[in-house]
Amino acid sequence: MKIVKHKNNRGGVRLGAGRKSGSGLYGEETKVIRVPRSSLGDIKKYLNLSRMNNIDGISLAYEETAYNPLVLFEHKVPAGFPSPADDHVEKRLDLNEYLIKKSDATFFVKIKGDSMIDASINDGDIVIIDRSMQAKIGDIVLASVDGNFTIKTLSKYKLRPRLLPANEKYKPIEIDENTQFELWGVVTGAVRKFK
Amino acid sequence: MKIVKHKNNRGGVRLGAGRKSGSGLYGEETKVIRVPRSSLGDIKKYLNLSRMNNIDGISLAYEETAYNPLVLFEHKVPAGFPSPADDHVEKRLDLNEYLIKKSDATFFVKIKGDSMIDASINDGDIVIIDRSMQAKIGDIVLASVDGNFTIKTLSKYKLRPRLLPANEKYKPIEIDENTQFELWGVVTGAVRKFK
DNA sequence: CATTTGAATATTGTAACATTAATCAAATAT
DNA sequence: ATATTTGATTAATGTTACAATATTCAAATG
Repeated sequence: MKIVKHKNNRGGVRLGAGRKSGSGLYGEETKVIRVPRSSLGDIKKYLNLSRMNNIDGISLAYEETAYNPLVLFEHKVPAGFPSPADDHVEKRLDLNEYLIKKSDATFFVKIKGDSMIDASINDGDIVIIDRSMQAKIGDIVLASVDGNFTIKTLSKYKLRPRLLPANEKYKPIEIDENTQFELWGVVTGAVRKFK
Repeated sequence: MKIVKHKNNRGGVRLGAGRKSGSGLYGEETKVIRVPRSSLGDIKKYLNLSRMNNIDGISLAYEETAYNPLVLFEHKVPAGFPSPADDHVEKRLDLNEYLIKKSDATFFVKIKGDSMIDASINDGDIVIIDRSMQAKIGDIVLASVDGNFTIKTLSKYKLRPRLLPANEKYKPIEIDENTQFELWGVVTGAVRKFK
């Protein structure tokens, strides 16, 4: 039997050492919840699947829209609806008109993943993008960075563009001369379908 | 000042006293698990639905409601930009068509406040409401309760309707025979404008 | 006989904890 | 000079602990 004596003179303070935030299974903050036992299997299956498919923020894109505005509502406030003059009850609304300014410069992208969840843009939502609009600091934009499409808030850092995720758990993307970077347009709105 | 002395001579051993096993929310054993933050909403919605199913025996197709993690797409965003020739790319999108089924039964309500913030419906959003649609358990509905309009998730408890807010800091609204209650329609979608 | 009261016990959300995993840079080995 | 080993450091993860709440019981009270 050999007794090895460790001198313990390696190591010491290592500034910046330690596991990096966001390096876990889900790449984001987690939370503890209590669930019924019978649902455990389903939930774990769900988590596995969504984890495997959570690759990038965007999965499906779409080109030019055929913009053909229709007048949809003449007067369809339900009978007996109190305070029809109330400003929170819309009587007429054309969604194309409301959400699209320049139809021939507008296209749509279906969102996948949670990177914009803090801006209330969720998985499955369709965002509306205006390609003609001049992007300003603070706008939510669609950009491609090194070949990947992403939707982020545009900001600036030392004269260079920088892309901020809405979800704080993701890190900002810095753009330098070695980064392929292209702005595709400004996100002007979002829609979501429940049923 | 009056000092009241309690004799504390009631109670004592009560054999068989105490809450009964299985009397909880789910009627079964529970377990604590850790889940990513972005999945919390889906999981809770799923649990609500299955719980309501237990109470009522109503069977819901999970695939169609909360338990729909796999609205997945076959590929990531292609290297160029999407071509209309791509089979998976929708070629036309009319927002009215996409979000509205029955135009003459549909109206809009602009949301004020944060009671639905967990469902990603925020202040200033416009929700789309179909009045002709039969509301099912789990649907988000517009209802009036004692004269006030509210948007909540419809559920059922002991054969009575119950309205669940998406935001946990609000309490469920129970409906009994003394409550004025009317269902105005089913919320089928929501839109939001950034610019 | 109905109501009040304190004891008893399950539920439930959250905090705390221990273990694991990832990361860094100095020390050591090749 | 370069690669590997090592201990320090810190986040992630699953589980347990805990405090607050809810429910139920039966004796005491009215």
